[in-house]
Amino acid sequence: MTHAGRIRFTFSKNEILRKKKDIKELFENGSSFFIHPFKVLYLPYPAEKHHKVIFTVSRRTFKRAVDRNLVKRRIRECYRLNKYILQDNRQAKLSFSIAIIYIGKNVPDFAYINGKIIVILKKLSEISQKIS
RNA sequence: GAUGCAGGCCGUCUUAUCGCGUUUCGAUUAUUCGAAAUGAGGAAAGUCCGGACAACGCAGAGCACCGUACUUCCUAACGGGAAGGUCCUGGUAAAUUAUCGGGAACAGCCAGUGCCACAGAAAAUAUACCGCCUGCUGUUUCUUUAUGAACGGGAGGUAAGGGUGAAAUGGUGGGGUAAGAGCCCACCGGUCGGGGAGUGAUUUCCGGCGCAUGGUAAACCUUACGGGUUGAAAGACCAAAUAGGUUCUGCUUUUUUGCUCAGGCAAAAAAAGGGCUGCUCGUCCAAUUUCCACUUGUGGAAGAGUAGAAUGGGUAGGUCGAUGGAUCCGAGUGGCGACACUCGGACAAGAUAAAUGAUAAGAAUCUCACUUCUGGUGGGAUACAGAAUCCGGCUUACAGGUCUGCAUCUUUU
Repeated sequence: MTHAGRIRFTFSKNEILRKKKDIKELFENGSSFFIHPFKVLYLPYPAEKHHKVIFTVSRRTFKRAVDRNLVKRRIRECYRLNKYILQDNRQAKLSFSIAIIYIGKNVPDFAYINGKIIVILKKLSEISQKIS
């Protein structure tokens, strides 16, 4: 790949969905689908620089903060490494608010999450194309 | 050397690639890029105590409520810690002492009230079931015909003995007695008074008192001491858009007709500006009121409507609070110690739907299996756990390593 078109695997603060109002809107009005062990909520809005993501792991399934953090960090890492799949479609003039909710019971390993996240992002990409 | 117990300390490391938070610097510019530095714990946990800090409240005293409870000390404070005392208890020596540990909700039940299951005669102003003893009396039998013996009845005296119970009215021994009893005596225990030691809990010595009056205060209660309430979602500040409030300025608040003595009433048209679609047209909504002056249709004031500007409160959001402190490290001095003081040095996370990570390779440690056994090969494991305003404690969790002390066993000298 050329230097200009080089994929950057960054993931900064601005790509996290962090405003309470936006999160509320996403959970009230967003569409959803399941890809085990994840539930995905998404809501399109006019294009901005980034998609906005939030990762959620239930406190009920993982009582200890260490486990919750570990799962969230692994999911975030997978998203960071694979988000180019979704960003290819940015000329569609749409961005998404996305919530990725882990509903499994055990702590999964990296490779397993990675595969699932790729599937999720491909599906979102398709949805994006359909809407535009 | 091994095992056990107690206490202290540590609690994986290295490299590569890709990332994240904060700070500084440099670009670019109005949000990005680059570089450098830095970035979880001994418990960050439980949120059980105590403080700092903040807001609110507050004349003083008492009651109520809550907490604490051997003593002295440490501390900002504590329900924490240190040292000491008393009682209970384990080991060792050994013989009721010494030493090394462990435990105690360790103030007060002759201030008052309550409660004490079952069993037992009796569980609290003591009591007589069995037993023991002494009179009286009935029967039987023997007999020396006085009386004695056995078996009953009833009266009295007995807390020695039995039995019950978690607990039975000081214990052991002796005297004493009809039988018994602190009735008397010795020792032990208790209690009261005094002297000595100690800051004190307490201890020790001497003397008096035979010393009826249980247990329970994680029962009410009494005594002493302490406690204002709410918590960082506290609290302080900045503040977009929209809709209100206030102030200033501009514009509009008009005309005609009819009825009426007048006050006024009715009708028609117009109307600043606004809505419906960005413009035009069209359509709809729209204050149109009151007072004063005179030259009697003009002027002025207030009110109403509307446009613009300024401004106050305040929402989303943001900043501070918020990381330099009862701080950490080292040395010295004082103290048995907890700890205090002095000097020198160091700044060491600051997130906010919440950074401190992921992947790969290797190393280290432990462990299991196999083996050709100074070792090698392969597999597995590397705990408990993630800052959230900050400190001091307590409690709980924890693979493995390491140090110190004590005990036991073994080996060598």
